[in-house]
Amino acid sequence: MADAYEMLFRHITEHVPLTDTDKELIRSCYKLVHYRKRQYVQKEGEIVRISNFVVKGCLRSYYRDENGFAHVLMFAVENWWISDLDSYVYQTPSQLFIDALEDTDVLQVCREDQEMLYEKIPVLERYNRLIMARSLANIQHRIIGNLSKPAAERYLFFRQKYGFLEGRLPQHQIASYLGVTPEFLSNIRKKLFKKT
Amino acid sequence: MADAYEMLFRHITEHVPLTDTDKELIRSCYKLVHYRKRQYVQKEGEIVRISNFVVKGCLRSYYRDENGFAHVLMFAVENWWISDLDSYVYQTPSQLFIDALEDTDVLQVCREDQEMLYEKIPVLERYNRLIMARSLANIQHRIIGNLSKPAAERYLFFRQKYGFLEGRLPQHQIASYLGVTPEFLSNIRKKLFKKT
DNA sequence: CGCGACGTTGATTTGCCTCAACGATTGTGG
DNA sequence: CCACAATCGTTGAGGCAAATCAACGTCGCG
Repeated sequence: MADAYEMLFRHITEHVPLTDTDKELIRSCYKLVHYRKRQYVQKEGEIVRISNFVVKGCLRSYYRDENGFAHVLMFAVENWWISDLDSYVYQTPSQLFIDALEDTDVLQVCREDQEMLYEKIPVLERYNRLIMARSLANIQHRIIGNLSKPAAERYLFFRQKYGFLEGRLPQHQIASYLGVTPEFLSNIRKKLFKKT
Repeated sequence: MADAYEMLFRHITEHVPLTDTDKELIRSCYKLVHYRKRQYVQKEGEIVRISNFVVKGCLRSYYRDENGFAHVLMFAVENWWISDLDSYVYQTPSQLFIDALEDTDVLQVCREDQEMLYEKIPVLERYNRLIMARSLANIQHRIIGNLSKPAAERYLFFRQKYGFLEGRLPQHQIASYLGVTPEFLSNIRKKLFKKT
């Protein structure tokens, strides 16, 4: 299996070029960390200083409401970045939890090192700009769906876009991501697959 | 009143420094365009090549569903950027309309010029990265609200964050942004302000 | 084995929508 | 300057999508 750092380099170089010395510098700033299933990567209230790049496994970020119910903001599997950007950017206490849905390996970099990397390796600015533009485009779709589509359509859209995650994720996590109860998603599925 | 380009420069230099020659180059790429109230900036189906920086007035982007109903993705007043990132990034036909809610002045730059500017003025990469990080942080909040809060709370949150837009925007536009019908928002307001 | 996590099903409730009607305000042309 | 049409906000009656609550079956795992 590929080395963790090689996965990161491959992902970056799909967008911008890196020299060998760039890679060495990056390697020295990113730490490989392992999380067991159900383990927390970060909790509500903390001020986020870390970005996570998933090498293997699956993380999720979620908001816990006043009644204790979880609402999934995003999942992150191999080659995805995940953190609480709101807390990371504004350095305010996080409202989100991040935890592991599977045993997971991540590469972590802290804010200060990341800033230093931007200075030393300017193409990383572009890499990050491109990644974020893509994220914004995707999240824009999600907002539109939440505003204008019933749950059944949102579910079909999710399958079409992230179908490879079905079977890997528990169904009630998908329900939470879609903004419905597990019972209702079950109901939707029954109706959808009745006539096939 | 401030010159349009000066507004743009001021916004950029709040994040990164610009030299005078940088400014000249930028000035040569951005065109000042005026839109009358109700005029379209962009329509569904087009492949977006343009970014808009609002100098004066107010634009909105929205999705029109299969029944013809509009769902507001965002508003943009002075010093905001607006475009359809999904179409802009992936160069696919846009699903969004953008139009003017007031008589509006915008500075426009096309993709090719913007790419050229990134090459010639690398700090713009950082500027854009920072702008997008902020957008992502904000939109993340909106998703959380849509998933976990009833409409009344979302409305209060909107007022707290964008209160300065109330009175400037028609109420039914805010309803659309929040994902409820105008009638229901009216209802919410009645209940909220009954006891004050 | 036994317990907790997961999915399903059904009965009831509720947040929000639909549709229709009605003032108030704005603006536009005669 | 008035008449008329849009546009906008409000109110109310009835309806639907999705939530809540509760019970039950299955599976994987310590």
